Amino acid sequence: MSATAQLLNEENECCKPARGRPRSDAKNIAILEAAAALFMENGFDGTSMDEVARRAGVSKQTVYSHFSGKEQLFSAAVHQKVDEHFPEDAFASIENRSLETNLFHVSKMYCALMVSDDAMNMFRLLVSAAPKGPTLANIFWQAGPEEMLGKLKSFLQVYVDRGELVIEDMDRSAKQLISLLKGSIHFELSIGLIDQVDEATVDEQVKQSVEAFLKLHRPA
Amino acid sequence: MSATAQLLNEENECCKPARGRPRSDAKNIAILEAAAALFMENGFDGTSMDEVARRAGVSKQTVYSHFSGKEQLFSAAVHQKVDEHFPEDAFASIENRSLETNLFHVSKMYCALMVSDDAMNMFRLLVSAAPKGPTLANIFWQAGPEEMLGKLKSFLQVYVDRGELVIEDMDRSAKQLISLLKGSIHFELSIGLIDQVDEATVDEQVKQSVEAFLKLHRPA
DNA sequence: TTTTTAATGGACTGTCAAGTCTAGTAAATA
DNA sequence: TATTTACTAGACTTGACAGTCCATTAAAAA
Repeated sequence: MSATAQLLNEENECCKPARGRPRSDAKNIAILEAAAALFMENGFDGTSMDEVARRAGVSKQTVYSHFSGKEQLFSAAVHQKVDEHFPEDAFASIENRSLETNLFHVSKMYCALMVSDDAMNMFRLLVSAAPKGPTLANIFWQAGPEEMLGKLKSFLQVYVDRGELVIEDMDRSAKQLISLLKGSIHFELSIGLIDQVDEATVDEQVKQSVEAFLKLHRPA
Repeated sequence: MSATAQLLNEENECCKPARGRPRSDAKNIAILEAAAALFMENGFDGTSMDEVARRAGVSKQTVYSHFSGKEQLFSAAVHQKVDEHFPEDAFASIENRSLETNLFHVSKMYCALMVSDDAMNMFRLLVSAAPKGPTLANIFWQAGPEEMLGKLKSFLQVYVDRGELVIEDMDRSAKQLISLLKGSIHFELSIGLIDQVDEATVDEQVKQSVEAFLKLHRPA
């Protein structure tokens, strides 16, 4: 279920003819997209409701008619971004190649996603929203990292079943792989020590991580 | 050289009798400490100059007399915190025990430092300051993580020299160990998914990381 | 057509905070 | 003592922004 639709009409039980003019879905979406973009770019405090209204091409009052306040709008915008980025089943198109090749491929996708502009902006956004409570973090965690972790585990399990990998504690090992993939790149991007990362660096990081992971889990 | 002293008197060449009443060092320090505490707790936007003045027990004008504005105060406060936290030579008191024991010990200190309240607050602070440019990140990086990385490398080198560890690329391996130690804990703390972590969890994380590291680098 | 609700746009309130100004007081040097 | 600078207390200016109000217009249902 789309988080957007969920927030739009809270008492949407079944039948809803309503009396007057209905709320415009297009405007709702426009507001949400404007808000998401601005929040991602400027953070919570750095984004004003007037700005959101202007960018959405909508009056301020309409924003407040669709969303009860800045915090709810923020929450809906995070939903929006998460929904937008994690439906893609990244593990679908695995070719029938060797363990090494596929693991590298999957790891690289993983790493590229983690250090992408969108993911980093989302991360910074969540960090700045952390004082407001764990709700948003939970939404994000479940729709993002946890989902991806599950897929990664399934992927690895295939090779365990084939006897090509030995993994005692799947959860631990999958998390370790992710930690290795993040390396110092994610940290450096987070604090703005570097503001982008070239593909060669990512490739090197991925290669070293996969190398280590295989050394840890290849059957003797 | 203390970063505080460095910022205090910019044209401090040699002789400086000065004419009237000298600026109070005590007040300077009080302002800096108040600012550091408030910034760490509430972030840049969440901290007002009036609040800093009140907490420092000083008038607002005095704050502006010691520091030219909010941003410079912020910068000085980060210096202050970094100086405060990283002079301790954490590797000094290594007893003459086994590799496993010492590695666990050092790793645990490392991990505990990284997930400490102060470090997490500093990290969040730097993330929120990232849009203001890489200057602060650089200051922090050099005084913090890079310093610690160097010490960790020296520690590991001892065991390489003894033949108890095999490490081809010291930089890579040290960074990998740190990544493993961070695990998912640091990430979860960052976004406020969890707001504290008990020692047992840290211990488990450290144990697993050390285990993996040793498996990767023990001589065959 | 009448009713009802959505939407506009702009004015408005209240709040908060950065930074300045001023008049007076305290502490140092000459 | 006279001068110079630090410091205080608080008023003040300026600007930004969340949220509200209102008169008017648009679009849908009855």
